[in-house]
Order: sequence, then C-alpha cells, then structure tokens
Amino acid sequence: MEYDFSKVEAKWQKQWQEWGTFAAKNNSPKPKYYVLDMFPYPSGSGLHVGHPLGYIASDIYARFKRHQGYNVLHPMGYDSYGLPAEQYAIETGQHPAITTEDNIKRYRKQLDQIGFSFDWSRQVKTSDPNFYRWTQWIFIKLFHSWYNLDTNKAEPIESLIQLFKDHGTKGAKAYSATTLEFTSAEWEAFSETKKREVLLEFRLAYRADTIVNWCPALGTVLANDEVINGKSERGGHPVEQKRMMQWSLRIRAFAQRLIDGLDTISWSDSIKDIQRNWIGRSQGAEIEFSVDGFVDKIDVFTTRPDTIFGATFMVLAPEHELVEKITTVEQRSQIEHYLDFAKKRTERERMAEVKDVTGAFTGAFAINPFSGAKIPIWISDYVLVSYGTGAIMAVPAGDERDWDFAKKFSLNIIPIIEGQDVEKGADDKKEGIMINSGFLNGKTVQESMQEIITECENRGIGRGKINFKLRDAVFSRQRYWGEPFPIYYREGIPYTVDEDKLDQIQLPNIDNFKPTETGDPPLGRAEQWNWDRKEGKLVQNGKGYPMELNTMPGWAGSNWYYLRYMMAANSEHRNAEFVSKEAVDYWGQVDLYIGGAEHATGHLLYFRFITKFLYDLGFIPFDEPVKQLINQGMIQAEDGHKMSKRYGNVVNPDDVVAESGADALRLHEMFLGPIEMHKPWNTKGIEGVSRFMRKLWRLVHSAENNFTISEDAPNKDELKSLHKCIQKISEDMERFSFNTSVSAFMVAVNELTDLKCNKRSIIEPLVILLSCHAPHISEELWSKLGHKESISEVPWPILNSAYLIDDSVNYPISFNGKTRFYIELPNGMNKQEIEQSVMNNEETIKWLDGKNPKKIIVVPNRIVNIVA
RNA sequence: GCGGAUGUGGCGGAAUUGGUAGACGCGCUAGACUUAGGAUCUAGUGCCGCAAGGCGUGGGGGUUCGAGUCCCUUCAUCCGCACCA
Repeated sequence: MEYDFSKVEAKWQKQWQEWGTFAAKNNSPKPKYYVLDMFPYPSGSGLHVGHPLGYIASDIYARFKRHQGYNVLHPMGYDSYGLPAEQYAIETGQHPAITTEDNIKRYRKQLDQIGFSFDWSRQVKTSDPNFYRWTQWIFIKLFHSWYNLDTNKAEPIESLIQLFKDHGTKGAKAYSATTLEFTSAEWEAFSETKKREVLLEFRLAYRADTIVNWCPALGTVLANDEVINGKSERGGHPVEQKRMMQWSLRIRAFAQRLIDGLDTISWSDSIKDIQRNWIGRSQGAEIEFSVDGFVDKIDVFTTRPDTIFGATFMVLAPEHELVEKITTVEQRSQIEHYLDFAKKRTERERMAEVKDVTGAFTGAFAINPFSGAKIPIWISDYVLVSYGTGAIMAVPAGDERDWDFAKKFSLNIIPIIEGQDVEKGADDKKEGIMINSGFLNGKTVQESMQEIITECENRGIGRGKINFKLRDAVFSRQRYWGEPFPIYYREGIPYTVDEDKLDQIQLPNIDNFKPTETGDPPLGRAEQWNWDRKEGKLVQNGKGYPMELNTMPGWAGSNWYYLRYMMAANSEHRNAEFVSKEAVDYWGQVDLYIGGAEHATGHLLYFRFITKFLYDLGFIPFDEPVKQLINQGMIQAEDGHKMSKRYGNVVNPDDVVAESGADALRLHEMFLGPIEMHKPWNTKGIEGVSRFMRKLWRLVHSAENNFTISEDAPNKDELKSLHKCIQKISEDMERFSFNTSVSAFMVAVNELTDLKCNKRSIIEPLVILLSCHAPHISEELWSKLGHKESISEVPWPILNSAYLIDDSVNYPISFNGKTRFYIELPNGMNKQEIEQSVMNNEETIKWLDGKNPKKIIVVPNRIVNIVA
C-alpha cells in the first residue's frame, strides 16, 4: 500500500484534538476572522454527502485565514429544538431529548471523520438549558421593549411608560398595529391590568388575537415562511387561516431598516431580492372616503393617488369590519352568501382561481372625495384584510384587477390619462397627461401624484404612507420540543419571570407529547408548571400562577446563536451573560457565513432583526450579523433528483470516507463545481482526486514507499510550476473558487511529476497550499518533512511573480480573427519588432498569398491578428 | 404576472480585465506491464471530413481587427414571490 489514508487521517484527527489546534483564543494580538456555518438540525437520518459541502468550503477558508495569520473563530453546534424530533416522539414514545442526543452523537462522529477545523469547545445546542435560558432572556428583553419612531430604534418599555405618564399618547411616536389615544391623566387613572393591556399593544414581543396559519395535522400554528404554497414546510400538511391568541414578534417595526441594511452587506443579489420582496415596501397614500348615510369613514391605501378621479367603485375585504354595518337590507342575503363562499374557499383555491373574479355588492355607497361621485361599495376576496387597510378604491382604467371586476359586474370605467382605451384593458403606466381629473387635468402623472397627496393633507383626509407586506412573526407553537416561555399569567395578563430566576424555567419532563384532552398544548401535561413569584420557582399546578403552555418556534435559538460562540468555554462570564462585552467587541460581526439559500425569508431575516434589536439596546456594537454570505448549492443525486430517502439515491459520506478517505471527499466535493451552483454527485469522479493524491505521494516516496526528499536548489521550471500554483490558489481563495484550485493542484503535481521534482524548496510550499483542501495528507507530509508543529498556522507561501515570466512567447497568428499557426518569439519585443518578425515569417507570406494586409493588430504577450 | 439565476464536448466543469474555446477530472479508444486487475504507465479523444479544410459556447441579430465574455432580441430550465391595491 502506498498512501494509507485511513491510518493517516485517524492519526491527525486525534493529534489535532490532543493539541487543541483549532481552539480560538479570545485574547490574541492577531487580527480576528469569524467563519460561521449554519448549524445543522440533528435529524434521525444523519448527514448525506450534500450536507458537508458548505462545511468543507468554510473549513478551507478558515484554514486559509489561519495561514494568513488571523485568529480564526470557526465554531459548530446544533439547532436541536424542532418539529421532527417531536413528531418522532409522538410516533414512537421516545423522548425527544434522547433521540436528539443520539442524533447529535452520530452527527459529531460523521463530522469528525471529515477533518473539520472546528473549535468544538465552543459548541452550542439550542436545547441546552445553559443556552436557551439566554433565548428566554432575549424574549424577556423583547417583551420589555417598544419601538420609538422618533429615535427609530427599540427602547426599554420604561421610556414609553414615562412618556405616557407625562403626555399620554400625544408624547410618544410608538410603533403599534393599532391607534390608541389617551391623556396622561387617563393613563394615570388606568388600573394595573389596563396599563398592562395597553402596553401589550407596543411591546416587541406581544400576545394578540390575530389571524394565523394553523396546521391541524401538526397541531400548531406556523409563521409565514414555514408555509409553502398553502402547506406546511415540515411534512407538507394543509394549512388554514384561523383567528387565535398567539405570541408574535414585532418585526414589522424594523421593516425599513431590514431593507436599508441590505445595502451594507455582501450577500448575493438573489438573497437580497428575496428579502426585499418578502418585506414588500410600497410607497403611496392613505386616503379617507366617507360612506353615504353613515358617519363611518373607510381608509384605503393606494400607490396611485393620482388616479383618484377614476375611482368609480370601492372594494372591501370580506373580513372588513364595516361590511356588516353598511350592507343594506336588500343586499343582505347576497352578501351573506358571498361571505359564506369566501370563508369556505381555502387559501389554495383562492390562489388557483385568481382569474375568476368574484364579489358582491353591499348596497352602500361611498363618496369620492375629489370627484364627489357616489360610488358603489363591493366586497371581494381579491382584497386582502391583512394588507393595507383591507379596502381599496378601485380604478378600473388603471388597474387590471379592478378592470376585470368592473367588466364582470358592469361598473363604470373612466379614462384618466390621455390616450387610454378603457374598452381594451387597464393601463398601469406611470406616465402621460391627466384627463377627467378636475384640477389635475393637463398635469403629468408624476406631478399629480405629489399634488393629490398635498391636497389630501390640506383637507385632512389623507397623507403619504409607506406599506410593507412583511407581517409580524408568530412566535408561539403548540408543541413540546421547544424553549418554554418565561411567562406566567395573572388575571389573564402575561408577566415575565425575573431574569435571575430563568434557571428555573426548564422544559419539564413529560411522557406523552400529544395535546391534552382539553386541547391544550403538551405542556398542559406537566405536573409542576405553575409559578410561585415569592419563592421564585415552579410549583404544583393549582398553586401559584399558570405558566405559558406554548413553546417557542424552531428558529428562536438560531436568532442569536452566533453570538454565543464568542464566549469561550472557560469564560468566567459564561453563566452571567449571553455574550460578554469583551468577547463581542473582539469578535464583532461574522466575517463569512456559509449556508443554504432556503433560509432567505426565515432565519436569515429573523437573525438580522434580532441583531438590530440587540444593537438598539446597546448589547452588541453592530446591527448586521454577517458581512459576507455565501449560499452553497445543492448536491443532487447522480440521477439528477434531489437526494432523498424516498428515491433511495442517498450517498452517505461515511461510505465515501471509508472507501476513499476524508481528503478525497473534501477535494471531490469541491471539484464538482462552483460552490454556489447545484450540481449532481458523481461517484466515479472521486477516483480522479484519489489518483492525484497518490501521485503527490509518489513524488516524494520511492517505489518501496520510503520518503525521499532532495535538498537541491530548484530550477526555473520547478519554480515556475510552484509559483503559478501559489498565484492561482491565492486568487481562488479570495473568490471562493475552490473547484479551480483543485485543478491547479493537479496541474502542479502533473508538471512536477514530469520534472521528477522532489525538492524540499518546492514541495514544502506546495503542501502548505494544499493543506486547506486536503489537511490530512498535507499534515502527514509536513511532519515527514521534519516539522514538529501542525501545518495549520504556518505562513502562506509568498508569490514571486518573477518566476512566472517566460523567455519566449508562443504567439498565435490569426487572419481575420482565425488562428492559423504559431510563432515562438523572445519575450520583451516591442510591437514593431513583433510585427516585423511576423511579416517576415514564411508561413505568414504563404497565408497572405501575395495580398497586402489591411491592418495588423499586435497585442504583446497575447496575440497577433492580421486583417487581409 | 413580478423578481433572481443558469444554458459551453458523452458527463462535471475551465476560460478573473473582449485576445489560442474546451484547462483539470470523469468516461471512452488503443497500447505497455501483468497469472490477474476496479492498480500503474504511454498515446489519443469538441463535431463533420481520407485530407485540405469547414463548423462550433441554447437560437436570431448587432458592435469590434477579434465576442463564451459587451448590446438588442428570443427560447429553455431551475429558484423565490404571487389578486400586496
């Protein structure tokens, strides 16, 4: 046997562990670099060959940065709370804590044998009480905070209470979903309970009766990003809309900052666009319409206030609060019929039947505040209660949906921009000259847009307004395997457990993970799940105050886990703070984050939000978690399908490592293609990288497998091969082009094999270059070369570009852009000299065939093109 | 419908600023060594053609001495959002 990878790899993995080679130090004179992976959910099926792709890439980069002299933080952990473990528990009765621990052991074993340079001493598990007490602590901070629109940041709730005391609601520009008005005297007169109720409207973690995604099969509510096409992300079960009392996080308050922050970070355009789209900012105006015969007004949101003279009817969402009130006796049965229809229609049906216009007339009329016209008020489910005001002014000349609606129900269509043909369809272009629009006639669309808003403001019936699609994040789940809320209830009002008592609020042990017979979440089965305030501990049910029965969603822990890694395992503050000031000041933002793009609207949005929140409160010195993000592509199965147990096409990295070794797996995964692309696995192809490593091994081993190294001085060709490789690998590292570096290694070893080069001065730097991709064989050769320390912190080889320059250049000679032959010319000739040599060449004369060239283009060191 | 990405040999892919298209690897063909080889080595391998030569980066057009690369247009595939007023 030539190179015994299994022995060598096991040896170095053990050695690194003994040496503590990859432990990051929290006090180091070196510059810091933080390379983070998205930590895995430890599922029962273990890792397949696609999972380590991003980990290999980040590991290569982390190792590269160590060679460059950085103090690198490269941690790993487990996102160990979540649905699958609990589903498994319901099916088998196995406690999720046990299965999760088993899965973690298996993951660790799988990860270890790939040779990652993780600092395992900093490992986090989101289901570990020492971790989740800080997830609970952040929740408490959210609960006790509000969003100040004056300072444009989150602040402790005490400052809002002070403003209410001093000035009532007049004093505070506070973000809230509702509009409340009271004076300071009224505030002071409120009961304690009333005050708490009012504050709940402003807290960043709040409990409210809202329409949520309810998944009956999973028995829990889900956040918007956990619902894909009307089905649950986990399990693919149907999801319905339901009104329920739930905890939410007021992420909407941060919508604008979440958009603005994208300009400050290097993430892919596609992820940024997905987030912008999801946040869904749109600029327009909110305008008030009065209802004929009622004192009530209807607010509408529109992005085209300029078209208001063309608003010939109005449409309310079926759930709009005024529908009941304004419906006339004659129209009552029709409206009730439609409400019934709309209620029964599922989200999926509604989405599938977009083309099919439906609606009903309330019998009521609104007054167009500008044209003065009486316009009919309809209801239809194409208007969504959750967006804008749940009501629109319909301008059929300018909006396709309004046009379809008007056509279907024979409603009036008035052209408002010159040249519109309202018989053919709607025209939504923002250009042209206004007509039929009173004082706007003759003005451009752009002018009118601003004028109408100004006029609305003057008349007190409207104002400019920005709307967001982003909805607050539903934060409670009717599940067991998650963080318990540090919340108890007095008279139905939520109170937080004191921060210093959080060690008491651990997930209680139960043995049945289904909802209770009364429909409560599984925590309803816990025997001691009431809070004794005075003693500061959990007590038997029936005593004290009842605790919250919901748990937090799967993504609660990943909101902030990257900060916890900064705390060294032996830090004295570890149990006193979620992260120490020294640690977060030193490590700062994550410099490089690698993970899947599927988290674009979930984790990657939520943890930006929580980062901004913690920044506002002064706990951390930055408001974006990650400077640079890379989304690795998926490795598909060889048949082009997604790798999945269902198709039986899963390739297990354990098998690959057993058969070809960890270095081969690492090199092969990188060699498959660019890190961000999806690409199929190729079982045969791994032979190529294995051959490459054997070839490298043979370069410095005799036929009898004895290590042989020459101390001779290198020649020009050998130096050129090496320095070409230094240049290529260094450039590839900076642009994360790990596939091309593998080919550069192969080129170098092929060339050195041809040159029969086993010289120390060439092999040593080459092994350093390779050590990021294939650390085991590199470490072995490094030690054979006589070094006692690990290769991992040896300085990166320095490029000398003088070695790259050749004595001569082989010029392709092309005629009209087509290469015909080559001429070898000495390096350093100027344009005239090159042209002279080419024109005197007999091949050139032959190809010119007596003609005079019209033009000769000489690009030194590149090409000569003759235009004949 | 809106937004984003990707199209290059039999396959994965390379070509960083417009300058030798197909690096590197897989596969395939032939040969060497071998009792044997899924080991190793040598040579070859974009397509058509005996050759000279011609054609080639999804399709069509353009700019340029020169285009995979820039511009216009079109098609296909994948991903995200979707009656968002």
